[in-house]
Amino acid sequence: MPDTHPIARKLDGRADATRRRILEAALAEFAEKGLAGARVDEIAARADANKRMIYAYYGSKEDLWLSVLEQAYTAKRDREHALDVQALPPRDAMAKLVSFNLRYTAAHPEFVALLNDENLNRAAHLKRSEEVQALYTPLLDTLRAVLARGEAEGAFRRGVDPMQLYITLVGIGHFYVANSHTLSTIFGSGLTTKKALAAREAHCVDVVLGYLRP
Amino acid sequence: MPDTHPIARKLDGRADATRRRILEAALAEFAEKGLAGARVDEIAARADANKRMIYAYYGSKEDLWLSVLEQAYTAKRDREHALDVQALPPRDAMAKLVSFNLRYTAAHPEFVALLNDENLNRAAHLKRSEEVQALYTPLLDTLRAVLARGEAEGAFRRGVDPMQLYITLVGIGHFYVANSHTLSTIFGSGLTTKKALAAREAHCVDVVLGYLRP
Amino acid sequence: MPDTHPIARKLDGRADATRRRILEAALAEFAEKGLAGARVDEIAARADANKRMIYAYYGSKEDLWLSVLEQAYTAKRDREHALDVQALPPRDAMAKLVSFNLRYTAAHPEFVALLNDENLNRAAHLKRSEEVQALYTPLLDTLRAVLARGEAEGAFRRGVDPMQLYITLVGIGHFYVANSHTLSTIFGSGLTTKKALAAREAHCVDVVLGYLRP
Amino acid sequence: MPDTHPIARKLDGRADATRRRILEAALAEFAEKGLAGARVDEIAARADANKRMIYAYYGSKEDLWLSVLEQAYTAKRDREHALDVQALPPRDAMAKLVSFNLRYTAAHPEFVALLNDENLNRAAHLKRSEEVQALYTPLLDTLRAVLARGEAEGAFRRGVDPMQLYITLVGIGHFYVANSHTLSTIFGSGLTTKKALAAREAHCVDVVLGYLRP
DNA sequence: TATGAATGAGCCTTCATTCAT
DNA sequence: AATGAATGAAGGCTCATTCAT
Repeated sequence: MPDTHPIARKLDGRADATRRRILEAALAEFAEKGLAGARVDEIAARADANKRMIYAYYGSKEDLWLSVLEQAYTAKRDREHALDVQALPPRDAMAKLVSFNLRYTAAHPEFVALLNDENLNRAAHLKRSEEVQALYTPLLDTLRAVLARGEAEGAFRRGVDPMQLYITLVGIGHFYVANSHTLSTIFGSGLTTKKALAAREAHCVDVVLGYLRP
Repeated sequence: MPDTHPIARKLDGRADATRRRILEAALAEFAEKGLAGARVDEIAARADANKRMIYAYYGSKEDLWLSVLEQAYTAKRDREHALDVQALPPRDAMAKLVSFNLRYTAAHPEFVALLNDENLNRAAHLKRSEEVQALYTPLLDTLRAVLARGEAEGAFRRGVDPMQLYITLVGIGHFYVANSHTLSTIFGSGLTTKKALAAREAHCVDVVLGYLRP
Repeated sequence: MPDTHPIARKLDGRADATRRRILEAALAEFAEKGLAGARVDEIAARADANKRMIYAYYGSKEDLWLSVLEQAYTAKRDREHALDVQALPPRDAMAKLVSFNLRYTAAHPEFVALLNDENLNRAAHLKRSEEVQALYTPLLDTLRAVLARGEAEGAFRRGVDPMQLYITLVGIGHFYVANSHTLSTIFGSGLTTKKALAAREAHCVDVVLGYLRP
Repeated sequence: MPDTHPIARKLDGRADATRRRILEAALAEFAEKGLAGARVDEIAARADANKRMIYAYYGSKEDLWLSVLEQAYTAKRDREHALDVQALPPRDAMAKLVSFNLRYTAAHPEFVALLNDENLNRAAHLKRSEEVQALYTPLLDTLRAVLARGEAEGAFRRGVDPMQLYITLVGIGHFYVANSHTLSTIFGSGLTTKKALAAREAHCVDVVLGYLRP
């Protein structure tokens, strides 16, 4: 939809491309080293951009961190929303939510890393975000609806708190992925192979559906 | 000069006290700021010790980190072992394990912080530890025995993998505590009040026992 | 293409306006922050001009500084010349010069700031200016003539060096204004109120005329 | 007076020496380039000290600036106080104050430079100093006493404001020295030769004593 | 003429680590 | 065993200046 002036488009395009490259580079660097360990120089190098541009576009390292965080949250929620679990029978819906969360977490270790570091900092940055805070209300509504349908059908037990359940279904996957390195050290095996992940997925679905039985 | 000589002992005593103060100070500092964010100066100040002593006793900041980590793991495993769940009926044993893990995690956010940061670094330090790696074999044995007893009694379903279950029962508590700041931001409520923790504990026990039903 | 061509003139007109806005903005910025402290970005913003224009018109930050300096000197000398003290009786002429200098200095703190900073740099830029160096010869001639008239009338003492006197009459006002902030800190009072300035003016006239008495 | 332990003395001595070298180096660098133009690296190099020490001892570049400023003020006031003008006849006392101020200013261009830059910053740092603010009360008292003696003897005119006079007697010297570079550029001659300074000194004494005549 | 994007050098500050006593 | 002083290598951030359109 080229309704803007061609030159303006080209200029805008270049700036936007730089912004995007910086954001992607920052995501990678932050995920690898954390907020404190990440280096602005390194982000600039990865983005193939001048360091100065980071400050021009994002203000500071911490503001960049928040932008990365917001983008990561939004990306996950978009995907979760696209599952459209409302269209599925309750048990299938629940299984899909569990599976999705484990797979997404496994496929996005950078999201896990960001969350961990942000929690280390007591969510100091996320608290300033207006964007993220509004992201989860619809999700809880969805989960509540699925639980209600399941109860009505007799497929689920009664009295399940949707927030507790959501934290559980995310947590059982997240913890496995987030701590896979220490867990591998302790339990002495590759927990992140495709096979191991499939096994974990099956277990997680089992746990949640097993628990939800009436 | 036998090292049990009274004078040597006295000296050792003073040295040990310094070592211990440093370790405690390091635990606090690392838990608050992470490995990259922690400051050696600050650790020395908290320990009321000279910075040089840290290097004399622990070699480097990273080695100190590993010592702290080992001590944290050992402390938790000691407490977990002292539960003596073997003496309890299977369902009680399992409930106790779940409860303990949640409560311990909630009471020791520094342990959570250490784990998160160590995983961010791909367990680079823990891998060098011989101490910790041997710590968990007996735990898995215990869990396996409880599961077996439960199966034999008809109290538990069959075919449960003890490692998966252990990761799950730790994870549902750990994730809640570790991410309480971001979760509070998102779900907008105090998740770490006494009441909230009791509710979470009940939910976690419910999930595990519900899942284990035959 | 003669440069008086109407179209060229129009273009020049726009360009001149930009040049002028830049010069004014630079004067303000330089006066507030000094040469080293001033920011080219800020000058461009104040001038509502593109930064590139500064370089197109003035070459560099330092060249811009010199242009500002020259303009400030010229402005003051123009006003001083317009006093036309030659037309006054000697004592009135002298009083007027003293008053003018104090008032002008007080009304133009930016001139003071420029001078101070330029002196900090050992007049490195002003030395390159051909414009300014020719500015003061007529002034000294004027002062010399006033002194001669005063001597002849018996109103002034003999043997007064016009340059020394000029430096004195400028200095007693300039120092007061230039150092008003530190002086206020030390002497603990507002030295820049209208009333305080009037008192200083009276004192300065008193000093010069008192000194010049035969 | 070796009443402290020799080792302690040596240690203290080393640290103090470093502190002092930093202060001296900072004075030189600040005087040459101003606060904004001065480079911390350069100060460290001049002091033959590690840059880190500057921050250990003085906190920040701006705090160092204040320390330098305070030391410069104190040094001048100490010298001025040592003149003991109270012991001289009024006209001699006044002449001595004028001479001292001109000579001191000429011999300490760094003091002039500091003052100018501090005024450019609206005395932002000096305002925080408790030390300097108390320095000038005794001076004004002294000047007031000299004026009173002079009036009583019939040597001085009546009604002279001591603060105005002090600012004048300092200003006529200070302005000459502070602006010697631009003045030299304009008036085209070496104003800082020994001979020129002597001539200026005579002029300044003439002006003040001439003004003070009854 | 004018502009938005980009650059590279450099600045203030901090930190883990070592030296000298 | 313990300490205060010192160090060198970055790290986050800024700035005057230039490029491309």
